[in-house]
Amino acid sequence: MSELSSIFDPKRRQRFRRQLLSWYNTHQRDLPWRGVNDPYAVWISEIMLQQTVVAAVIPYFEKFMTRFPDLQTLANAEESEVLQYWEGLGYYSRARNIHKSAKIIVQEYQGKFPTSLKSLQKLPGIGRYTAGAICSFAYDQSAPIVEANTLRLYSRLIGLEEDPRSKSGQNQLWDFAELILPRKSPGIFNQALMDLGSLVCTPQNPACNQCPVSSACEAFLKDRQHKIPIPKVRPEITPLTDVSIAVFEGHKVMIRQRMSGERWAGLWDFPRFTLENMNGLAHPALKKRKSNGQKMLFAEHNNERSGKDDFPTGLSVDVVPRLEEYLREHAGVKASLHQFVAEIRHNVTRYKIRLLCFVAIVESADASQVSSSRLQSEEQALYRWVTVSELEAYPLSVTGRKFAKLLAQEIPSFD
DNA sequence: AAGGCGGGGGC
DNA sequence: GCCCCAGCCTT
Repeated sequence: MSELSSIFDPKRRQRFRRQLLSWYNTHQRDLPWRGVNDPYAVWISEIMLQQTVVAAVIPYFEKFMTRFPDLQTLANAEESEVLQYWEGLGYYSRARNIHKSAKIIVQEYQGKFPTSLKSLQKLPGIGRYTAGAICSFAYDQSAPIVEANTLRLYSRLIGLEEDPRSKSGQNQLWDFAELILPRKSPGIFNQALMDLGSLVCTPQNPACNQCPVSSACEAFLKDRQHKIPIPKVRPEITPLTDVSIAVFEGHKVMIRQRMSGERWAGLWDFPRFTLENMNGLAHPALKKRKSNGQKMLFAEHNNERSGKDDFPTGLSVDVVPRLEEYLREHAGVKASLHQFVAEIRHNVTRYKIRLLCFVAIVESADASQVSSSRLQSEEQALYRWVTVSELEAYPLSVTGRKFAKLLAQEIPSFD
């Protein structure tokens, strides 16, 4: 690293700060949580922004702050309603954690928002970055930050060739974040760093020609900006086929609340399972997908094809008894598969999922009263029977919501 | 150190 | 399609 012009040199550091703030004066983003020093509002925005792009957060932030304008309102709300306002944003533990934290602050901090890095990090969902963001943005404390934008920016500034996510890389980045931070207005300075990272020092094709601090950038000086930071290793994607079944008894449909430890914990869903997890079922059941993706009634299908052919999805009809058995064992309900509704494709973490949605009908009026002794593990879950229109008041995953909308719009006879 | 956790923006 | 996103928590 060149000595005299190094970003670590105190004089060069001063110049860097001036250049950055000058750029920020004319280029800063206009965001709903900018210029806000209410720690509550800063907190909510920061939690929503975790692993989530700004454009996706804005409408959620506006609606959330209208419904839960302050700590008390949030603490007094039901978790389920908080989750409703989070529906579609993903990473739902964030919503459960802010609700938990709001209650903790009210009960253990007398409703006064914590003001130190240390106390903030004790709250669930607040780590080193978020604590630093709240302290610097809301309280103008001189707390360093490292997140996606600044990780990339700092890595390039110091020419970090090793993995910035490793322990060693993290140490260097946090040290640099602290070193670069000025005494004066650290909050604005941190936001300026993030905007530079977001608008100029982008992941692909960084705009080094428009960068106010390129002369201080080790990566730029070595023409390494396209190689730094080294990209995350992408996990292998596993294809899966899930089945989701809306079980109707009259005009009511069965839903269950997903349990902690499960994906979408706290949200509600129709009984849903992964074919690959059902003993030896997936392989023979899944055949090559047919070209005709039209949905059709199972009954009609059965009649036309003598009950021996696949669903339009490539799912063998042979699987139907197993699905019904599964429903009986895991959801405690005796129902018969009635109709194929739709195939929904979606990706979640490292899975690429085809979700096959069916309607089933409870066989007799008292058939849903299956003794709980028959139920296996998952059946400690909370189940409810609701009308399709009542589903609007329950937080669902995005796929659950899509299925619910199909039930409401395309099968009005079930409501 | 590694894996889980969601959904979509933007190209 | 693909890469990535104002991270945190558990194992």
